[in-house]
Amino acid sequence: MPTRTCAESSCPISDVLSVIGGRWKVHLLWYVLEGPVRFNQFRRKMPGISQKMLTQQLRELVRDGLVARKQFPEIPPRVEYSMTPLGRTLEPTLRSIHDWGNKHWSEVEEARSAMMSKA
Amino acid sequence: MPTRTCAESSCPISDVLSVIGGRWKVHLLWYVLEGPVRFNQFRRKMPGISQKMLTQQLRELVRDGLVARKQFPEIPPRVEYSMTPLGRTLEPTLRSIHDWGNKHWSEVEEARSAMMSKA
DNA sequence: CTGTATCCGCTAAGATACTG
DNA sequence: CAGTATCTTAGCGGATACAG
Repeated sequence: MPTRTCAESSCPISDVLSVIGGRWKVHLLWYVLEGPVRFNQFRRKMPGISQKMLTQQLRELVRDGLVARKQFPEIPPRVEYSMTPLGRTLEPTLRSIHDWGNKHWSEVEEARSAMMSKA
Repeated sequence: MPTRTCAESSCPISDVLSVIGGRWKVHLLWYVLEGPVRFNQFRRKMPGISQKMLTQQLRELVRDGLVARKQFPEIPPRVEYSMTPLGRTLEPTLRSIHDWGNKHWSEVEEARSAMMSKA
């Protein structure tokens, strides 16, 4: 596999970022990896996200085929979000991101504070 | 390893996003993975990025210890950016992102156009 | 409970000009 | 060549109110 450079159009990296980029999607995907999640479960687990952003990001994940939305005809209404087969193919990537944070975050913090003391 | 949920503070995913998040950093890292890169080489390879963003993102990558900046005392000046050992630990993650795009992007496009025709 | 709709501040990001 | 400095702008994302 040639080590090519990603510039702009038709670049795999841009493609992936258009799907999992932004502040929330990786979190949402990571969470839904465990199993079906309801709307307000997301909100409880992620106090930082606004309702609007949650709706918006979920819809985009559904549109891109990573997450499935299932609505139950009940009162009160219930909606569950779950991983699609395509979404599951992202699991190793998500796990890689998560694990890198666990393993190497302290080194980043060291680097940062080292820079602070220099400047 | 427990499958925990990432909420907000001291979450590995947030940590990683704070380091490689944004529109450009993954591209920059992917490029510099091949070997030392000079400032204007980045610009040529990534026509979309502005000078300001390039400077800013590179500085953050340096600050976070992923990229090293080496300045040569020459005229005209030369500066090379390269991966640090810490940066290299990100290689599998970067590769995972890149490869997922290569393998699965067409499926995302299919999902998107399927949604378009429905709506 | 699961969303829509509207308003709005803030900051990420582009354009341009200038410097060592 | 490798950046700074300054100004401007688009849109991300939050707050709030309302709806099925």
